[in-house]
Amino acid sequence: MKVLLPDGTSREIDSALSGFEVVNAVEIKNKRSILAMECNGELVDLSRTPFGDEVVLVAGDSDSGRGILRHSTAHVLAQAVLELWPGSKFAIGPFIQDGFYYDFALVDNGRFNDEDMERIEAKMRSIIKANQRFVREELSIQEGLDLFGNQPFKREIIEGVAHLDDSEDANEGVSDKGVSIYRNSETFVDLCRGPHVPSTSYLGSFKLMRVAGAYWRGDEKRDQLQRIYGTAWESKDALEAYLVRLDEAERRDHRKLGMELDLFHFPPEIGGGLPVFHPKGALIRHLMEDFSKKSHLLGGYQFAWTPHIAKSTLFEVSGHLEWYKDGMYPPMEMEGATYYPKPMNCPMHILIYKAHQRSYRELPLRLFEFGTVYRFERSGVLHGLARVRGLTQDDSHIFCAPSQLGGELSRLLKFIIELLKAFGLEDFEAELATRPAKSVGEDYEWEEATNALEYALSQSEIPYVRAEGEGAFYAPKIDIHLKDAIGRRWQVSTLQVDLQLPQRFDMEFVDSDNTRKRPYMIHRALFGSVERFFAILLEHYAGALPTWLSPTQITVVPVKESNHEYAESIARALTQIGARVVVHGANEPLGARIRRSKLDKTPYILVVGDRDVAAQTVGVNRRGSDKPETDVLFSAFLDEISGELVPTPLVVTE
RNA sequence: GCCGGUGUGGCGCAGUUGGUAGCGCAGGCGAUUUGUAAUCGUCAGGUCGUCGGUUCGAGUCCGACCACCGGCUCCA
Repeated sequence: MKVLLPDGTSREIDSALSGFEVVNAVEIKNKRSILAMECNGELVDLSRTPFGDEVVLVAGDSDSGRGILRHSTAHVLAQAVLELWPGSKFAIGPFIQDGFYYDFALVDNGRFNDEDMERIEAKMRSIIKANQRFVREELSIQEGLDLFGNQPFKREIIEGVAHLDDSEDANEGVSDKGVSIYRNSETFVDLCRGPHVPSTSYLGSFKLMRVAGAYWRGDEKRDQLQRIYGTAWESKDALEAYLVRLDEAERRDHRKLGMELDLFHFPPEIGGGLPVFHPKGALIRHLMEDFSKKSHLLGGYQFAWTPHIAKSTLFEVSGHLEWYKDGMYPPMEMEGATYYPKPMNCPMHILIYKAHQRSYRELPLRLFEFGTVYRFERSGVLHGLARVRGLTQDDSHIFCAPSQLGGELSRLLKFIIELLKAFGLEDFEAELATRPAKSVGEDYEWEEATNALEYALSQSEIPYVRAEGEGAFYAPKIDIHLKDAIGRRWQVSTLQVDLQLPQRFDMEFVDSDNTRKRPYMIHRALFGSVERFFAILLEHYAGALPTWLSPTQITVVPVKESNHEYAESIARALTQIGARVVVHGANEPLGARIRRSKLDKTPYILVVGDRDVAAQTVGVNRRGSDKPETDVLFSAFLDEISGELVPTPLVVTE
């Protein structure tokens, strides 16, 4: 039998009655690092007899190893809670990215609070110290139902056996053959597919993170359970590294940076989810929008401009009132008509299309607008600039002849990626979201639109996955996700092929054969929303935006008063080549002035003193470097930075 | 919207068992004129998220609401 070790090497052994025997039969430095094994692609407990041709030993520092120890830690969490809160019901406790959770219902609708976390953690540690074995048993469905007689959630999972397509149930240890359970002690048993670590002493590098409400089965009409989140790792060091990673993410939090860098805030006087941009933040927005506008002109778009409110009839025709009334701001009555703040720009762009008769010669017609829309987001979902109630979309609607759809989509995908790259982002992934259960239109229309999107994706270099049923009610869509500097995924761009609105608005164009035809319509936003994209950029760059997006690009710092004149002349020369420059006069010690600029994340700080005045040089402090470069010829510095003050114009290929 | 948490001068925080608020940074003023991440002094600034209640007395206790944070659900 072949045994594959975590270090990638393999050994041959005769036979083994259990995974433990396999581990003992091969040389491994730390035998307790092996948590489980993989036989025929299936993860199983070490206590079981290995099967198949090859046994892969799974260590705690692998992805599947961490999954196992997180899952086992979740079991210990459940055991602790059931001991501390007798009579409570437990639901599911899977491992997730970086950790695990477990859902509970306490007696009399009880709640956990933060102090409870400490008690639970202490109890968990005593369970771990007790070195309880995870003992697997297999039962029939009926035996399972009997065993969990007073655990309604477990019973529901077991009864869910009827529809086995539910993967959640499979995870929890139910199959059509029966159920598997794990006993850690006389008193605690959980329904579970496994595998688990051999015993609780294999665990320990964990931390309970927070408590939250979570709906049973993710359904807000059902019970809300008490969910406890935790994280668990193979070692104290790995746990520590994870906590450091969380700190790093917190350091990059755009809400924090927005305050520190004086970019924006959310005045309670205005209302939740409604940001104001301060001068520096507004300048960054302007730079983003300006670059986007110029790129769109190069890309063959035409600008549009539309109002913020419209009569209810417009949104009746578009279907928004029927589909999204709850998500729209409430109406205003005026002169006998009912007006709504617009939740989307598309109906208004359609009206521009319909302003006169359109010829095939005008297509594709690409209308672009930074359109501010208002959406009534539920209070609990607001999240800094990433989720607001008033947002500005870099919105465009492309109207084309059916025959142009494919070409237009390919062109668009290229345009999106080029634009996002210009902001220093890379590493993209796409999701193709198909028809949801609740939607409008004919199957063949959806099929045609979805196929067009998929074809464009297949022609592009962007990797993609299908997200079945995740489309909008009127259209399938492609969502572009990107990975930021610390590996987090963000959804940004979206593009949708809509065959419904052109019908609803009875749009048409006159084709070359003098017949009237219905145009196709593509909705697309590349930033998604300016606010959200702003947040993503801030977090990606940890506030240190590229020079072209930095509010202040260069600070000139004269060493003393007598160098002031030279500093001003330097600043004038820089301003002339388009730089945003600030001179920080000698009213404070040099170190203090440099520190201020560094905290502001200014890309360049130029220190000028007597030596520089004499030799026409500057001392250059680059952001990110702690060593200044002294006696740099100013003319050389000018040459160097002239290229990065403004973004490189987009190259648009047809 | 639901669950848990938080809410003290612009920002970050301290305020013991209820006895009418402190610190640092930022800001104003004055001095200092500085060669690479915090010069010194001084002044000003808060009805302690809002409203109501308990109390002789509330930042401290109770209730409602608002905002924010972490989740759940949602995200055209």
